[in-house]
Amino acid sequence: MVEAFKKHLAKFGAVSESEEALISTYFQLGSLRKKQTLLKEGSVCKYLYFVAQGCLRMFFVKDNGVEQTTHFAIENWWLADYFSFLQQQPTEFNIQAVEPTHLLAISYPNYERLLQQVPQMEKYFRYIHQRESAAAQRRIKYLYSLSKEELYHSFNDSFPEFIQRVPQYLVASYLGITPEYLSELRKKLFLKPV
Amino acid sequence: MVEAFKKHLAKFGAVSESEEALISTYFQLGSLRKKQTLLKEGSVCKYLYFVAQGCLRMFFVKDNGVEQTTHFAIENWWLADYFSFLQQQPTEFNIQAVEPTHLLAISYPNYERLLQQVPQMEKYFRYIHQRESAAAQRRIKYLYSLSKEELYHSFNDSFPEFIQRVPQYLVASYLGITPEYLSELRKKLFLKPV
DNA sequence: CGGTCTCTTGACGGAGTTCAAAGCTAGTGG
DNA sequence: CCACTAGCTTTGAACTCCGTCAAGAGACCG
Repeated sequence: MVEAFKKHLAKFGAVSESEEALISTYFQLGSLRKKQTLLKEGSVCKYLYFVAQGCLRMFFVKDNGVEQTTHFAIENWWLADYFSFLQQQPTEFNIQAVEPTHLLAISYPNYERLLQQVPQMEKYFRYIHQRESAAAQRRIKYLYSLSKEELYHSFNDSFPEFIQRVPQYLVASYLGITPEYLSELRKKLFLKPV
Repeated sequence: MVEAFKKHLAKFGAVSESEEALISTYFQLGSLRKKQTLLKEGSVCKYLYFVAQGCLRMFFVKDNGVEQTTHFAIENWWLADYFSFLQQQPTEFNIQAVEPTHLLAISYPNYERLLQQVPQMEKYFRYIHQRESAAAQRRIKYLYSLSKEELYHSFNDSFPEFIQRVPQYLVASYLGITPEYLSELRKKLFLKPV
């Protein structure tokens, strides 16, 4: 089992070595090159993904053809279209590697089995989903309260390293603005630095 | 323990009568009149609320003074500001009854104790939060992909009974539009019915 | 019935999009 | 290691969705 995941598990409660070995049998390892696709709209989201190293993004394609990024996942984050995963129904999302990425994947049947076999994992995933719900609430608050310009500044302030890591058009895609407008905002920021 | 919650619990896995009795000791019952406040911004969200009957809304106040509703909770839904609840830190949200409402409440210490005492509840809340995460993903997709007009139509189509149940200005508040613009959209819809 | 909420109407303005085109940058193959 | 090209970023002008403001018309409750 990948070191990063072991550590993450340990953070949320001790797991014995034998349990660790058992848990690891439920997962698969994977590697992706930059821009490689992990999930394609129309197919079923068969796995829950844990990013050990690298960066994924989830996006959908709008009516006008523009790719709208809804989630990024970097080290120690889980990613999946939960609706598609839980119902095992076709997804409207795509998942793609932003950088070369190493990940763990667990299939839906294995997810269910693992939760049954290792009760400790119920607690782990309760934590994970609880935290996701909390994050989603904040996210929704931001989306409602901030203008696009404020969203950009808040994103800049909250994730300065991340801005370096991904190209601008992906930042624009995540913020829900056009690359043209992002460019305008950057110019403004550059002209009048605080 | 309130009948509605019993049934909801049972849906996610059998619970014996003695467990049921034990579980019920962790909860408090409450009733609210219309417009009565349950959580006030600046205070800590001390409880997780389960709506047995009625309707709650969660909202925050924007810089311009407008109340922005982010969540409604009707029968069988849980509501809380998870960030405030989990960290026991001051919230930026308010929770208020839209209708006369009956609810169950569980405090943070009791929540933790309950999860420890009754492992079955780990599974229950894993389900709950998992479902919330899935719902949040769809919500975010809607917010990014639809214009305000499309948001209104989609809300109308998805929750026709709900539209009857709450006043228009709350619908506008939830959609993130002004009552004036909602009025314009309604007129348009009325003038050219499909 | 009188007053306070709620909903509607219309004029105007601004944040952010669209379209078109040019300038940059980085990866690729020769 | 350089040159070429495709993809990324910037500019600017025209346009649109939706918010703001102001005022009037209903509707509900004491």
